[in-house]
Amino acid sequence: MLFEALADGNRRRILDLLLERERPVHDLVGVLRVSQPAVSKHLRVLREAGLVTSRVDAQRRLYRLRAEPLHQLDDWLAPYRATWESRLDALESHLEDMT
Amino acid sequence: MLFEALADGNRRRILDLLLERERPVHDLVGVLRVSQPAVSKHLRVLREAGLVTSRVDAQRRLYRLRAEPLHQLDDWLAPYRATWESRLDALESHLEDMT
DNA sequence: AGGTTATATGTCTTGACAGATATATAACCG
DNA sequence: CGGTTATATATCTGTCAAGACATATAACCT
Repeated sequence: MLFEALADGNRRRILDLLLERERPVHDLVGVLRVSQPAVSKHLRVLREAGLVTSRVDAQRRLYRLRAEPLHQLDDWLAPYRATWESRLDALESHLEDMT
Repeated sequence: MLFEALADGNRRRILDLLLERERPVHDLVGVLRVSQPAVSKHLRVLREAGLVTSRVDAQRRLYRLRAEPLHQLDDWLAPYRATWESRLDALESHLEDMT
């Protein structure tokens, strides 16, 4: 479920926003160009993937990043990282990919 | 396109297989439980994401991993990694996530 | 209580995607 | 050349996901 959760750009955007600080849903709606229900739906996916938690603050729900599941991603990536770290032209390829 | 390419389990499986060594399509078809056209389609997605390259060997096409685009993933992950590395309970959470 | 704000859920539509089958392309072998 | 093998592409189908709109829930405020 992790990779699917990260496949959507709006969801990655949400995570990036939560990286900075905890935020209420309304905040995210303001930034993303989609409806409030759409944001709630994305948050549900992220919650089910364990990537966010929420706490109640009066009428609001404050969402907070939970980065732990990303360990899996890091673990999956590890053997690939090993391949590029072993190559002499790694930096060159990296720069090339960033263009 | 990178995250979308990685969203599918069969495609990640292909990458894992190519991590070991270069392989012809027929090989991948044997391992994955899907039809040859399905594998070709996945390879196309991976190729368009820059994650594989192919070379011709007689009638066969040998596919090889190209890990460079995964740098982007690594870059995206970096700030999140920073958050868990800054936490005392990082190892504990990591182990918990692996269960 | 009634109105407003904040968020979640239900329903529907649309579009994308994964898979299958059928077909096309191309290189090998006899 | 004709047949076989290897791979790609085309077409169709079913499923799923993302979005919108409407509605439900719940806490606040007066």
